[in-house]
Amino acid sequence: MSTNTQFALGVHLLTLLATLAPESLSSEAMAESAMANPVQIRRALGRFRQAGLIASKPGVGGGSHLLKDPATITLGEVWRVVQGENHVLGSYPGDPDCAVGRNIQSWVIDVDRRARQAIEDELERTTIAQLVARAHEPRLDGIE
Amino acid sequence: MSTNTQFALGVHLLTLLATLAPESLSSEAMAESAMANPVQIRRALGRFRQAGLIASKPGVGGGSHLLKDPATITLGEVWRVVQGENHVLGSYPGDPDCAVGRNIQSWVIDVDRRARQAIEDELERTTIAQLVARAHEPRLDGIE
DNA sequence: CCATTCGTAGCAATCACTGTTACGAATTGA
DNA sequence: TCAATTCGTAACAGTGATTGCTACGAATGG
Repeated sequence: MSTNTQFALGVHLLTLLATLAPESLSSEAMAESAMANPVQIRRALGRFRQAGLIASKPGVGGGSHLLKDPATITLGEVWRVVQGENHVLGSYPGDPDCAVGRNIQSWVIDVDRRARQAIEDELERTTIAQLVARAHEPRLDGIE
Repeated sequence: MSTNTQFALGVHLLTLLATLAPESLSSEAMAESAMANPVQIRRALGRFRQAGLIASKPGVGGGSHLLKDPATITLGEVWRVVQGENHVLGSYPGDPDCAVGRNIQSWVIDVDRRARQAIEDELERTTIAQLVARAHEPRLDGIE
């Protein structure tokens, strides 16, 4: 199972909000910045709102704003929100009747849990604040 | 991007072959064991053949067999074969015009590389031979 | 009361993965 | 040489997840 564009989109949005904090930003403006449509933006924001990272306000001058210090928001947290309960290494369609299949499945689940932990540990090492700081020293060389 | 059932299926197949080594096994038999159809099995085997892990032989009494000692095949290697060039954390549809987007994309790619390395390091710690050994001491308790 | 913005539902479009059939190629054995 | 078996791969439909878009009700502020 996969994250598709959700992780990168989430990082983008939170970095935007962190840059403008404590100002609010409308989903319309974020959609333009992220080259996506406002509904997808709101869907993504919904997860982060539910996770307590942001708050939103309707009406004139409304929008979303961060609830936490960007220095305390790690990419691991973003990833957890986006990943949910999805398996990192994919699922297994094996049948419960076959003893071999059941064993393999059991071990794959175990390995999956360790892989998830390994990813989280790595992503915990970067914060949104770091990305904000580095966004102001653009890499001249493009990717890589 | 994701691995779906490919990783678990690959582990299943290699464990099967390791158990029967140095005998060969037909894709038909593997399909029955893995509860999948033979074509999907052959598609999966194709990747491992290309990676030099197995060899296949057509004709009567044909099938596939391992080329390496199961003790030297790590789950990290299986995962690399299955994962290919796919991103671990998903892709990013950002536009190359936006400076912010380009920066985020660059950093996400960087983080993705580190996450991939973290997964590989974790999966390197388990070998097919270990799974074979443990398959003979079935867990009585099902999953978890 | 009205304009703005959010939240969410609903629906079509796209994409990846899966399941199946089909056909040619290679190997074995009679 | 011929038949049977098995592989490798192409082609196509079916399924499920993600995405793009429109629409509508709800909340806020002027």
